[in-house]
Amino acid sequence: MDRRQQRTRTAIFEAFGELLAQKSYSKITVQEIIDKANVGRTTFYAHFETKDDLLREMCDDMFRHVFSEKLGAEVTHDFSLETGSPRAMVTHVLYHLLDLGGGRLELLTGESGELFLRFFRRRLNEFASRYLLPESIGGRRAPRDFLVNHIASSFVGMVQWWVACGLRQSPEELADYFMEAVTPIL
Amino acid sequence: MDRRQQRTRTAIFEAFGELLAQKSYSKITVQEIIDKANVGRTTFYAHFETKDDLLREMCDDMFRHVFSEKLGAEVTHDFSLETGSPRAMVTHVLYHLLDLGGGRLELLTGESGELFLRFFRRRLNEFASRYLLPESIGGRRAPRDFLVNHIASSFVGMVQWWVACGLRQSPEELADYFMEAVTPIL
DNA sequence: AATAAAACCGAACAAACTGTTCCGTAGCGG
DNA sequence: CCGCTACGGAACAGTTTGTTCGGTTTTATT
Repeated sequence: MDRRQQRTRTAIFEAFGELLAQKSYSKITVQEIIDKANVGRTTFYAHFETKDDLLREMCDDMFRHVFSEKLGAEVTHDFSLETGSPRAMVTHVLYHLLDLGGGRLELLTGESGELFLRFFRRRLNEFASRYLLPESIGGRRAPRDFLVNHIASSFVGMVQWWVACGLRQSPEELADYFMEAVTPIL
Repeated sequence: MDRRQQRTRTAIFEAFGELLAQKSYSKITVQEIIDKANVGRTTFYAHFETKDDLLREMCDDMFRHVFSEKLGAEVTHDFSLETGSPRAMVTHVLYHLLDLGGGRLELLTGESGELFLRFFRRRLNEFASRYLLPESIGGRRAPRDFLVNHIASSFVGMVQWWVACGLRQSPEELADYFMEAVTPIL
């Protein structure tokens, strides 16, 4: 990939992120983005079809990272996706959320949070189904996909609460809360 | 209130609702609304400051109804807010959601669902704190507002799932699922 | 070092949408 | 019946969007 493309792409992402921290998505104009990114109008539309497209790609980047196995440079915690207990999985994802940094996480509770949550939710459903909820749920009235959905909703709610509180709890502590609230159905 | 005002107000609400069922909120223009409502441009802005304002008022209407004690004409179920058990409370609210009718409920899972959920969530937190979660939560690690938040998130998630499934379950049945998933922390 | 390909920029553009103003008309309530 | 108020329509300036054009700079390659 051309070095210039990378430069403008990250410049746009960065500018967009800063703007999202300030004001709601719907009130951000393409003009503001390209001004802050110091990029020509034509260039923007060469990279992204529309503002929605930019948002989508940004979310993809974010959440691909959050649900990946590897963490960023400085942060580490011993973990393997294969062998993890549910509690360890939750802790893992929370560390990845923290690792996002740069105010990205605050976007979830900001004025435009709903937009990101749609993407987050989609990933979480898959995650909950694969890693958290056991295959067989004997002796329950509620269907499995109800429970998957329940877990994913709770997870989203927890993260929102966490961010709103100012990330005061450690991932481990938060995972304990979560397990306490959700273990009975696992 | 002037009869004319009522007419235009409901006409606008109705048109707005139909449009919301078709396309996402952000892509709906004031022009479309007033065309469908058959109302002059000036008139629209006499009633609502902006499109966002219209949305807000509509949500207020919706959720004031959902959390009220009384139900609409035909639907009834014996209930009193004072004496209800948590399960009865949940059933009650679900009946009220059904009672919305006219595709209003589908808005929660549509493209613009996130917008409504913000309003819904606000009400639900209050509701969960007042009616569902006991005052004293002895012997727990998780703080009370974490649990309140957890319950509210689960409730929202449940409703979304419900609507997405096509409202196949009865309120009572759904309340059972919910209690099964959430009772352990009550 | 030369060259072809590309990404970039800036300006200008039509089109759409917003929110407001002005004035004449029609319907309401007392 | 009369005054008041909501309504309608048209026109308005101000934004924002997405596109087009020609010209310039950077990149990767030979």
